Amino acid sequence: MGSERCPEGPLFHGGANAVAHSPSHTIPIVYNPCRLQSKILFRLETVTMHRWSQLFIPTLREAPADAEVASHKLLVRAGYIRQLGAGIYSFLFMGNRSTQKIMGIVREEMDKIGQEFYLPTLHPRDLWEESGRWTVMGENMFRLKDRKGADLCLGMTHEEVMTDIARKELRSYKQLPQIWYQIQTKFRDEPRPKSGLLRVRQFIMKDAYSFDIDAAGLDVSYLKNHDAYCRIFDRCGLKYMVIDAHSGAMGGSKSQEFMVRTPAGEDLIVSCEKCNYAANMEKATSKLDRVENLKPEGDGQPLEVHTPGQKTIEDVARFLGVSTVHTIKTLAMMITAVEPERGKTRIPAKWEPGPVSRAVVLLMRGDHQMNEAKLSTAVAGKETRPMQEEEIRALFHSPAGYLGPLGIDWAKNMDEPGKPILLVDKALEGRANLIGGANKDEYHLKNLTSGKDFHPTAYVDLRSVTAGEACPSCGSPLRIDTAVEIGHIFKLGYKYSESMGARVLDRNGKEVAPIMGSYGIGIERILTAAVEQNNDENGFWLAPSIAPFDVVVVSTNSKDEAIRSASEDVARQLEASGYDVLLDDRDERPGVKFKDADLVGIPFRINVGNKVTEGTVEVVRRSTLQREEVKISVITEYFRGLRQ
RNA sequence: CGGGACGUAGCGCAGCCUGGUAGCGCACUUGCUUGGGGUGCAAGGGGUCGCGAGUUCAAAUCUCGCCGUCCCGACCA
Repeated sequence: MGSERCPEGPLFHGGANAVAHSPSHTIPIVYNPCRLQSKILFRLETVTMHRWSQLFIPTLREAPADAEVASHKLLVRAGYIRQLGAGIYSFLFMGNRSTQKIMGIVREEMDKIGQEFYLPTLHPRDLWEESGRWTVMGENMFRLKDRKGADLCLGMTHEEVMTDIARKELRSYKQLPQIWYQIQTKFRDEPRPKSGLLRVRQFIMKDAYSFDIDAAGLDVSYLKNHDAYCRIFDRCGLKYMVIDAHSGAMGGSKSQEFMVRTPAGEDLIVSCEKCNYAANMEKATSKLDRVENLKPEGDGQPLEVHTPGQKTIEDVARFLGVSTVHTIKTLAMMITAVEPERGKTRIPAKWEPGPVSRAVVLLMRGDHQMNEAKLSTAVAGKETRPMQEEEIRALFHSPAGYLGPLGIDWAKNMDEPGKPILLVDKALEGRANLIGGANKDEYHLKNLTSGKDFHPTAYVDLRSVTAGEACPSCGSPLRIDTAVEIGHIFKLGYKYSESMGARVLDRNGKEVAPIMGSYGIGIERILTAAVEQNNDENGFWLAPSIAPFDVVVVSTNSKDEAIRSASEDVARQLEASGYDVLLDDRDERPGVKFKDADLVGIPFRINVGNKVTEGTVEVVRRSTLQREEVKISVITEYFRGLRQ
């Protein structure tokens, strides 16, 4: 994992097969041939070739003002998409061709490991009540009522529907394993749609679900999906990474994300410069440099020092003339009793003693940042919030800025009820003579040693790594990048089969719940990520496998008969050889055509110009702008050569 | 949901402060011109100025309300 796949894989994957999908090829023939009569011939003559002059490819010189990220600007400028509302986009001819090709690749690879279904997007409420997610999904779920007043929702994901099929149909271990998938629209009412196609409210997802008799079976299904994903993204020409992901509140099962590095990304990923290590920020760890402890002062017992006005840990360290690595940062949090499964319940703003809330105090090294996802894991997915000053005073008899671990009766373990929990970050394990709060206004303590002066409920990893720290597996520097998630594979375990009552008989005749996995790919995100990865100020370029066309043939002068007919000839030859060809036959100046050709994502361009008198055209590779003169007579052989 | 900004022709923008005939560039139509990196000239078409109230003789412009979109944050199975 972690290593980026080379995008220069085989060219022209799927390009040829996609010809058959082209709508304009087939419509005039399929529809009512007897009524079209001689017009069919005319249509066939003019439409079988994709002529720019007759297509709708509305390119723009300028991007819409509200587009921020490169892919958004360029996909709109290239005439792929138009916005309908916040996070809602229409795909026009070019955009649709590209996503259809992506779906073709996904389908081919998924068919090798599973079976395609097509599930409804309109779901009855009851189904989601069973899994508990009618409430959990909160406002992210689009909800509606039918004419009888019954509640329905638009599917955000399809675990429930798939599990419903499984529980009704699967009876025996002999029917397992199963991998079922579909390519279908998902609806999610995002709080803030943004960045063009990167965060939208309606999108196409390939989602797959596996059912196995046991964990070993799940391992196999999971790996099959993992490998299929690699093939899919390789074929789409993406440079991507597979990273370990935070498995969230659902349990400790394995989960990996397929990520594409881009400044437009919303996720932070940590990866090693040298080895394969890669993880997302919520999961990443690092090796820390060894720190020499301070010498104990006095008799080595905790020692009060007056630190007037020094509230932040940086202030205190500076005031005492030590590095922040010798200090303890104390964070007081409140666990609310609300399970994340219960969803968006408002967390009480005020201190409510009793079983509703529970205090958790975190100790971090002074220069470290707390990672909320790691905290969430540490407290078993329960929601937390910072404690209020009054709460700290009421519970610990300490002013907020001077809280420290001494003199408080901490819980011995996570399950001990009532008492506050003390979680100490692993970076402080074994450290001695640290400086921390004294629970007293304007005083700190020296000589604090964890395990001696105070006893943590647990040592846990709570720290966010920072760039440049040492890789946990090889010690080389780590880097941090933003990235877009294009796929996610997940060992679900028994969550849905248990809650929804899917059961099969195992080979001993015993009733058991099948173990599940779920696997998602964002179709439009593949296109978006590809554009993010391959663009310049003039436009973008896609791999031939996912580009709307393999090649655009530019007739540089449509008034010149030799050039015009030569461009027709070149286009026809290539099309006959199975390439998707766009012939730019518009009566435009060459400059206009070149600009458009560079903009719209087609990987190759053929300029048909004055050299046709010598039987030669110019082939331009969009990614590098490399040019090569090629004899018309060998043009198909030339392109065939590029497949290698 | 908190903070900020914007809404005038398909796209990009000016006009608003200081109320009085709705403008510019690109795109579009027609004609000529040009023909290897968004050619030049000329003549045209296109706008309920986001919606609704209010103030005024008069509102794109001032006031209030609503709607929409974008950005930052919260959130993100």
